[in-house]
Amino acid sequence: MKIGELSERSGLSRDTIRFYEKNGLISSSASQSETNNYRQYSDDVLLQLRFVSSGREVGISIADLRELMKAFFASCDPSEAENVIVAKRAELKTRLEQIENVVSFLDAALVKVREGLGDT
Amino acid sequence: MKIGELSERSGLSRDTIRFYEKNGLISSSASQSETNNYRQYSDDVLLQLRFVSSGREVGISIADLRELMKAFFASCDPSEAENVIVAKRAELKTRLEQIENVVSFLDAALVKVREGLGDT
DNA sequence: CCAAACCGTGGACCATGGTCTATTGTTTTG
DNA sequence: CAAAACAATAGACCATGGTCCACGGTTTGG
Repeated sequence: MKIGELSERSGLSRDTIRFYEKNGLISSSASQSETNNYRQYSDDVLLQLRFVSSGREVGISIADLRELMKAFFASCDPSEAENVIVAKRAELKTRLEQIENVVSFLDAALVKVREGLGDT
Repeated sequence: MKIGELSERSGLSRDTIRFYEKNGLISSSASQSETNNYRQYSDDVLLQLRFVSSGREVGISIADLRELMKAFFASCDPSEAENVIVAKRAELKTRLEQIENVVSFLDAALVKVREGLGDT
């Protein structure tokens, strides 16, 4: 598919897709036509973009996502790939704990706010 | 305490502390001396900074943190404060789910990578 | 056929969240 | 008392992660 369709199906703008490609998060095959140089994307790229989106949403940097994508796909060294993935997984686990802490803090704050509210 | 001590105790740089203050995340009392205009911070600010740091680490924006700090402290309208906190809490809960999804994805990826590794 | 819609590239532009650098004034301490 | 350490302000600077724009080529639908 061409970038327009990929954009539509992934929910990312054409610009963002090109930006991700330039940064090595995805890649396109060479154009099918001889007369243009339109990017051509396989269906797999759609799945990859979904992962990238999720990753971005939870705050994984472009640089780290590039490492991860490389680990998933083009890695010639599986044990290196494993390391990358394990490391990022651990990082996310830590992040989970941190968020839980903040949530607890907010819960405590809520209790106080409600107390201050009087007889509710 | 003065900014140097606060910096030391909070682990944030002086610049960052001034930046946070300028952005309304914390505030200092007027200087005690007549001859200087050094910021003077109460111990409470240290706690506030700890929360701000945690918040930043989990990706809460400066703008949102400002709202939260306002809700915790200077809010004259407790029900408004409650709304702010409840909303952010919900957002973090969503974030938790998203991260869990990404972790699951990484787990699945690990399985595949290890399969590819052969007889381990 | 030709206009609209699409694609490519390069570079400017933007917000966010700091960080660094002068420059100047204040305090502390040996 | 003088130097070192600390503080203030303003503004430049930086990385990240896009977003937008201008310009020119290609494709497609009526």
